[in-house]
Amino acid sequence: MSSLQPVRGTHDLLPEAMRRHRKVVDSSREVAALYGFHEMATPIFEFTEVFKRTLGDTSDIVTKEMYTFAMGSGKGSAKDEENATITLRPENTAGVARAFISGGLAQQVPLKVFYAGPMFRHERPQKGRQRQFHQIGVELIGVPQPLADVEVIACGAQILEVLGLKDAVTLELNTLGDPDSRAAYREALVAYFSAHVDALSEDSRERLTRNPLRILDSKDAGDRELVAGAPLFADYLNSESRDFFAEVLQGLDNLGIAYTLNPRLVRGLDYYCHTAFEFTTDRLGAQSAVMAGGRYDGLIKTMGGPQTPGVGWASGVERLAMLLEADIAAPRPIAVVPVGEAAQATALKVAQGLRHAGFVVELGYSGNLKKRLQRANKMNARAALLFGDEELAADSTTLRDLDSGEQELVPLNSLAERLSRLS
RNA sequence: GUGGCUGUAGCUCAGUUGGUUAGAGCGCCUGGUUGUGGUCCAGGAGGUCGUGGGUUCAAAUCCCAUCAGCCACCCCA
Repeated sequence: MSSLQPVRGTHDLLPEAMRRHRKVVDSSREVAALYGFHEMATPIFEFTEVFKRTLGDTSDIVTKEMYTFAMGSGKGSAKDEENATITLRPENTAGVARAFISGGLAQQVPLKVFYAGPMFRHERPQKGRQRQFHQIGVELIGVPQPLADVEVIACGAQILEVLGLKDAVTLELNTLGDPDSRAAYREALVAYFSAHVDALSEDSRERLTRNPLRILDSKDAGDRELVAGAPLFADYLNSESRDFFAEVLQGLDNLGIAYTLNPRLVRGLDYYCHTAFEFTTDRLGAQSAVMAGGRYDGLIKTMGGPQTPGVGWASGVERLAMLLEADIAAPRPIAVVPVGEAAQATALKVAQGLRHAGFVVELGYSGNLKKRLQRANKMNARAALLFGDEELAADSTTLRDLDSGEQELVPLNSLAERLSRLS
């Protein structure tokens, strides 16, 4: 291994990739703001307990994907804190919930937040799956009504639409019911699959004890045959759960948001209930989910806070960025080009003045006129401003339109106005 | 974590049954213009053949290990 390679599963965001990344994040932030979500940030690491308690001890994330470190300085401090372990956040809902409790935000419900930032999971990398990746997400905390689910989903749908991905994704929906319904269904499933345990795949036998709902989502052919005859969740939903889901669907219908019901859509994380949804795509191989979330009414109480309902989603920035059609163009600068020593000072001052006027200006650092124009061309400059003896004497600059090749002498006092007329 | 495929120049890739100084296109640099970019022409630089071992007179080529990427599973954004 070369120490000059990035750590496995991490990657640099070079300027071109960063522009795509920024487009995803900036567009999402703007749309989320339209729905009244306020951006906040939590630390990228938390006490390990924060994730263990909320994600469930049996989830894959907790059992094998967390980056956990000893927090102590190694100097044998006796303080409890020094003996604790900390974990790089594998997702951000737990962090927001923790902040909600420790920051006394319970006074401010409904709380609507947007976040964006890096997450860390120790998984085997693939395309669209890194060990450090980035998520955007929203959380709407404190609203028990299904209207909250509708707005959260609508916000996500609008973000995807703004990014031009409406046709690339499908909204899949399911309900996990309230805790009573879920428990009853789980019991029925375990009973059913236990009776057919010999026919189950090895993975699914494991799921039977850890997370039986997951069997419904199995890709194993034999499992699928069994699943076809398995009890249906719909038969175990109590009326409250059924009504709740119906209202969510009604809200989406009302907004004209298309969805597909997927009774096999389940959640890996324990804290979800009622609405579960995923925006999926068929363009990213096995990494089909680009935005996923649901309702988590039990999460905050589980963490030790007051009973507070919540609903939200998270979305993978790299996955969305990969789906963007075209490259994002960098802004086209104006190139300021001094010809000869005498023009240096003037060129620098004009460049600075234009920047204060809001123009993107590049000042070549060295080279003759030809060299500098070559560089201006390479950076896709819209125009070049030439400063030589003639121009200095006339208190003007030669404006060269680099698209048309046409030149004109422009007095400095009307330069900004002239440049603003360039297309 | 499991199984499979791949790794040659900055990028995309050739490289014959193991056989001299490992090639192409694009990109990069210089010149064709001491105040004019792109196109064109001429020339040039750039490679520990992922890394480390092994087999052989000889390894980019065969073998082993390792690292990384990709694909599928697991799981997930």
